[in-house]
Parts: sequence; structure tokens; C-alpha cells
Amino acid sequence: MRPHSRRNGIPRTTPTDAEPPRTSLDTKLAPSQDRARATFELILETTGKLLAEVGVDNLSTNMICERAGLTPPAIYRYFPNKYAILHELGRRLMAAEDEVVFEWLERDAVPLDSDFEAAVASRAAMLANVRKVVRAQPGGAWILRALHAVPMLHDVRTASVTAVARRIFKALRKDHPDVDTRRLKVATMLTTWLGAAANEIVLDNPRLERQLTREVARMFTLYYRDLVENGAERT
Amino acid sequence: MRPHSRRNGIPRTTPTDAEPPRTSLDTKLAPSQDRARATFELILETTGKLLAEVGVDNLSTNMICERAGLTPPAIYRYFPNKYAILHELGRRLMAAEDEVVFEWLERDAVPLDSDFEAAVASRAAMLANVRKVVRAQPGGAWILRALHAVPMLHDVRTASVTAVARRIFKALRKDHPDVDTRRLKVATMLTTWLGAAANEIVLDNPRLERQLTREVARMFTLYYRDLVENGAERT
DNA sequence: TGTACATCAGTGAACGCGCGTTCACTGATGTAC
DNA sequence: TGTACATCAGTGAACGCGCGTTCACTGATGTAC
Repeated sequence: MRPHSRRNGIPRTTPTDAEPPRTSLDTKLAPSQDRARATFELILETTGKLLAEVGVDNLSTNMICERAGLTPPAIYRYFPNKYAILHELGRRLMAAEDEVVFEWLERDAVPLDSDFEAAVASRAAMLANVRKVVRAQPGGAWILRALHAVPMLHDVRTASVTAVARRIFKALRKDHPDVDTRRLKVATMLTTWLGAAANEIVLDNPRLERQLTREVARMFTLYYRDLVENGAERT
Repeated sequence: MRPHSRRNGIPRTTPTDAEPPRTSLDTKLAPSQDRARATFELILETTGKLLAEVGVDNLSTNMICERAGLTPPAIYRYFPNKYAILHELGRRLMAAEDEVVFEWLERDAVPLDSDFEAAVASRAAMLANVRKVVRAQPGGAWILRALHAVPMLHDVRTASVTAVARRIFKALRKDHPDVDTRRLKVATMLTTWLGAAANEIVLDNPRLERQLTREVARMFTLYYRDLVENGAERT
């Protein structure tokens, strides 16, 4: 079943038709009236809540409609299929997470060669802020899990990690120009990925939240400090 | 639909009936004849392969049967439902992973206060061996993803991580008796969890396999070295 | 070594259900004059 | 400021399909004497 851009649907992809019959994940219509925008948001919000209640496996379009007080065609007006809803939810959550890191980089990040404990604390606070964003979104943690679960949505996560890692790379490169480029790139990718993983672990284990966050921040800071101090020599 | 231990099925849980109507994840009959054992294994192997081909969402019992050359009731003779198959696959994979770490602890782990680079290399080799086990299992990486995806299977992963972390804790405690107990426990949990996450990341990005593995091993080793050197002072 | 019988292993065919999705339509909103 | 009309937004009802699961059964294997 390929996406049909019949009627006045905006065709988002050039119709090469050489591609495999992938189900599109893009939204269909941009709602133009206020009522429609409210419906669009209602669908997303309801999906987030239901995700937390029943999990991604048992989530169905019919269920979303019933809960939102809509009928099925209302969903299909804006989303080509149920994965597109998850895609939009994931995209927004990732964007919000990324924004936290970007702000941290610009404002609060403590240089690695200054006070060690201050650098750890700053990083820990940033990680906590990322979690705050996830928790603010209804069903936030379950959206993250859905991104793991659905292969079609892997790219959303990857794109986010790549974008964040690149920004961190640029920031560190500026302060430490003689660190081996390859290693610095790998290092920023690694900590970004593991930072995301760590946050999911913490969300699953809120009892250890403080200690885990502190230790993760310490681990990453130790690692980066070693890299910028000794990373120039190695190839 | 609650599990029915009718006929000669072995009742695995005491029938308190006060519990919520959870679908059981245990296997039903232990196959007693060779033919049956072969069928049991065939179901698991086929499921693993299909997992890699279609993903956990699109996996169905009917599909498994068709691919295995069986009929549906053959599956239901051994597994109460489709999640039980995934549970068994996950259990086995986790056990195999754990075994690699246990062997490493007993044989190859390099003490943290000896040569740093040797300790890093030893840890990197262990991480690579864990991945080897995953890759040896048909659909191995997809089994790991399924453990993320299906909430019912979360415990499988958690149990594995906890068991491994405890063993690492014991080993480190013996060599470094004055490190703060609480911190050491959190640290072992953290690295075990993040180690698992790192391996999944690497499985998703085989091009960076060597560099990522080396950097992860370095990060963990730096972290542990710092902990055993300075961890006694802090509370 | 053969036979009778109990148990184990798997088949053939179907079930009810809820899923994702669509059709033809009505009501709501915005716009031109 | 009112009306006619075009477009936007959402409804009511249903569709075919494949899912997980089960029933009553046949064939295969093991065991006792």
C-alpha cells in the first residue's frame, strides 16, 4: 500500500518510483485552520499518552481515535499511517532534546581544562535537563522506546545523535585544535550515543537517578579530559 | 487469556490467581523425544531468522510456522504465545553474553593498577567477544532490539545486567576493598548497562567498530582507574 | 522379536476479532462581491 | 452586512485481511510382556 497523494495532498517526495514501496512517514496535510491544528495536536498528544499506557505493540489507530474522540478518517487526513504519528512525535522529542544540548554548549559548558568538578556538575545538569524535556512530553520515555522498537524510526534517533555530536565536535575542536580529528569525531559520537542511552537507563531506574547521573558525567568528563590532554600524540 | 496448564503441562507458577492476568512467558512442555527437541530448536531458529527479515512488529506465529514447515498447533505445544518464543531467545542470548563476561573476569581481566593500555586492550577484546556471540546467533542483533521493544521482555535484559554487574562488583571489591561500596555498585551497574548499549550501537555501525570499541574500553578503564584511586575519600 | 497399548508429536481446518484503511458524505469555516 | 460559493475539517459505517489461537484428529515413538 503506497502513499497516495490524491486530491490536494502535497507530494513530499519526487515520484521517482524506483524506490522500494516504503510507507511514507511524512505528514500529509498541514492543517490550515485553528480547529485542524488543534486536532493535529490532539492526535499527537493522545498517541503519546496511549503509548505510555499500552505500549507500541498494542497501539492502534482505532484506539487513538476512540481516545481522542475522533473518527479514523480524521487521522488519515493528516497522517498517512500510524508510523507517521510516531515519527512526528519522535522528531519533536529529539529536536527538544537537541536544543537542550545546544544551549548547554553555548552557555553553560565548562571548559575541560578548568575545574574538574565544575565540569562534571555542568554536564550532569545538562543530562538532567534532557530528561526533564523527555518527562515533560506525555509518554516521553515511551516515545524513546518506540524509536528503538520500530526499525522505520531508527533514522530519527540517528539524525539527532549525529547533529548533536557534530556540534559538540565543533565546540571542542575550537578549544583544542591539536587533538586528533578522527578520534575527536569518534569520541563525540560515542558520548552522545551513550549519553542518550544513559538517560534512558536512568528513566528506567529513577531510584538511582542522582548517583547514575553524577557517575556518567564524571566518566565522560574524565574521558574528554584525557582525550584533550593526550589525544594529540596518538594517530 | 490466561495461561492454561491443562493436560500435562507443567505449572510453572503457583496458581495464586491474585496476580494480574499476565500472559505467561515460560515454555510449556519440555520436549521429551528427539524429534520434539528438534522442532523446539527449529521454532527458535526460524524466529531468529525472521526477526532479522521482518522485524518484531511484523513477526507472526503463522509466519513462523509457514517458514519452519510446521502448523500452528506445533508451536502452541511448546510456547503459550509468541512472546514466550522471544523470551526464550532473549534468555539464551543474554546467558551467552553473560558467560563471555564471566570468563573474562576469571581469566583475562587485567588489574586496573597494572599497565593501562593492557587493561584497555583486554576490555576491548571482551566487548568484541560479546558481539561475536550476538552475531553467531541467527538474528542476534534483532533479538536485542526486540528486548527493547517489548515491555514484557524488559526483565530479561535487566536480570542479565544485574547478574553481570554483581560479578564485576565482587571481583573489583576483592582487589580494592576500600573503595566506597555504594559508588562501586553504581559504577559496575553503569558500565555494564552502558557496555551493552555500546555494543548495540556498534552492531548498528559496523564501520566504526574498531575505533568505537577502543574508545569505549578506554573510557571505562579511565573511569574505573579513577574510581579505585580516588574513590575511597568521597562518601 | 513381535505385538498391544500408552503416550508423545504434529496436522488440517477453521474460529472470532480487531487491525489499518477507505468511501461517500455532512457540517464548519473562510472569501468575494 | 449579507449572501453564494469554494474549500477545509471531520463523520458514519463498513471493507478485507491476517492475526493469535483452538478443536478434534492422525501418525510416530516408546514400553511392557
